[in-house]
Amino acid sequence: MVNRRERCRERLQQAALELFTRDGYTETTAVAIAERAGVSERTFYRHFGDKREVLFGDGDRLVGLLVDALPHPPEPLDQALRDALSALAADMTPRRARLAQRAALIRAHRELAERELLKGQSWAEALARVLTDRGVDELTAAAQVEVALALFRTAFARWVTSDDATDLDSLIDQAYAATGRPLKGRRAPTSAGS
Amino acid sequence: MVNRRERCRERLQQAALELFTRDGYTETTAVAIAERAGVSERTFYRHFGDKREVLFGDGDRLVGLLVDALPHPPEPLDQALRDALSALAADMTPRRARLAQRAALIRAHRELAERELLKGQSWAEALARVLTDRGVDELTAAAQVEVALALFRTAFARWVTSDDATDLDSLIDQAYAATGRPLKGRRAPTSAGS
DNA sequence: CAGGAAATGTCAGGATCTGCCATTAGCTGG
DNA sequence: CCAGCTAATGGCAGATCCTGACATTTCCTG
Repeated sequence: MVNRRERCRERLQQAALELFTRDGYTETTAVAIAERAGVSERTFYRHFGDKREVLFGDGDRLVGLLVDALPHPPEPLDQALRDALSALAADMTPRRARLAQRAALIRAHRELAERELLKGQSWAEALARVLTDRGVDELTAAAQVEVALALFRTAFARWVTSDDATDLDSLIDQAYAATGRPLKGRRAPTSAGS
Repeated sequence: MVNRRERCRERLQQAALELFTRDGYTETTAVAIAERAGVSERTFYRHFGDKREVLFGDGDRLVGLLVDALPHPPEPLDQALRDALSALAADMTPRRARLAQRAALIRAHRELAERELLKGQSWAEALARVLTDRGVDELTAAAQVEVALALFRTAFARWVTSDDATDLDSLIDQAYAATGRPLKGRRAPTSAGS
């Protein structure tokens, strides 16, 4: 048993996603989520600052994954970011069903869309900070990160809404191609090698 | 008397800004705002969907202003957007003090920052829609609008935080210049003509 | 001035979120 | 195996947010 706290967190996240999908976000109360996870409402709010946050709990992990996937040194910068996106795509791929559920909820609820935007901004800031720490010019880092994340969001949106499960990394390629600056992803050698 | 409803709205906005600034956003209750405006809490929520919205009530007007300021036809597109930003700047200039207060509040409160991001997105969508309606390619419109608004935000942030009241339109010029694609604003002939 | 529509007031109530203290689970040293 | 410590949770009260339903007032119009 790794961690009681962590297991509780995950049970709450799972319960929330199920109830949100089944009954709708607004209709699902924090009490109901806690009940399904077998804990008290108070515990729910100890794990998640508010009701929305239960859908965004993975954010920190994914930012860390992006940062870890940045090559040293980050040059050329655009390719470095593209590689990090590949790592992110690889992590997300086996969780497509759940991510699609989550994305549908976010699209349907303004308060969730707000939170998503805020998270996106914090991702961009975190990434840009890491790059500047590694010697990249501040403005360059901010601009390149913005572009990379914008393209990822485009690809991600298509990925979770399309019927056929097209490879996410390929969709990112397509998004880059649409900008006139094609950059192919370089999958990390750890995962699928073909 | 133009409109009872409108006067009530403005009184609520004014009261909210004062109380938020004096006591803090979190500490100010909807009841307190309504009381200071001389209406009931219920009326507050009839005018503004939630407590945050009282700070964003002008948004629709400003989008309309942007749209109206777009030249016909919008060519060259980048200059058209730049001109619209000038019109926006002209509208904001006499209200700098209030806008600075508001900006400080938004910076300090995450829930307000969230709403600001959402509004920014809706602005971009609205502008892009107008442009595509006028024949601009969809992707081009979206990209150019994003860039223009991003530069405006940069300039606006500097405007409301700087001690000296540098001209907003000039700050927009500087932001454009920093991108390597300088575009000067063209003030509408209605206002200051120098 | 009567009538109607729009705006507001009043009230009840559910939901969100927080503070406070009691209780329990899980680990650690003896 | 147990005493004791800490982290996590439970339980509860309460403030605030927000909504629905219905009554009342204000304003415009004929």
